[in-house]
Amino acid sequence: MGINAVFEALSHPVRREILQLLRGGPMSAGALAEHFTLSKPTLSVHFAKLKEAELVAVKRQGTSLIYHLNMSILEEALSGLMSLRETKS
Amino acid sequence: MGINAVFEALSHPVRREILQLLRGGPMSAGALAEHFTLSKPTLSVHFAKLKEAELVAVKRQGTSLIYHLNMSILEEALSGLMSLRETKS
DNA sequence: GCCTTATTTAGACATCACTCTAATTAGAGT
DNA sequence: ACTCTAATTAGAGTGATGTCTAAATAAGGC
Repeated sequence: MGINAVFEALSHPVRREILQLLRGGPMSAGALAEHFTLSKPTLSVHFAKLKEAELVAVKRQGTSLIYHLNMSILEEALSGLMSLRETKS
Repeated sequence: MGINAVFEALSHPVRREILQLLRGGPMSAGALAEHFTLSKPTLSVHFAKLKEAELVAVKRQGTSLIYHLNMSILEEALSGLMSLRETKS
């Protein structure tokens, strides 16, 4: 949990692309899956990791699950990275 | 190579802590290793991944290898993350 | 050249990550 | 209740990652 899961989630290119796609707005699991050649179960695992890291949140709409970005965690990762920058001496 | 290796390298807590330690300035492999309970060979593998991602660079000084941060790649990762932020609509 | 110090490379092993197909759950409509 | 669509969970295979101990490489000093 925490920042660890966030960096872990960001380490896979497919998951970063999922986030990229969600930048434009919320999307269903199926709509997201269409952008990849991977099987839906495989994508589902990637969704789960992004969700575990709280980089995305999900809401059910009828039979569809709609994923959307969780900005605050992205900002957190961002500031985590920024804190790695050298201390200007 | 590229941004992929960078996020991959950042995904392990030990490697992020190595970067954290290097914020204060260059350090030898041995000096870095003292901050961890892991064996030196294990740390050496972590150094190699950071080096492969070009997050750090290394310079020999006598028998010691001195590691230091490579700012430009960190900035690159930072901007990569920033690009994942939602498009302000 | 040999010894010491510093660090990496090699080899082995265990665990974890990614992917697939098949089966299951969940909701909506008839 | 049955069926259709949407998505996840289960199980299995393969390959990558992280860790160790032991051996090898590199530089410096005697």
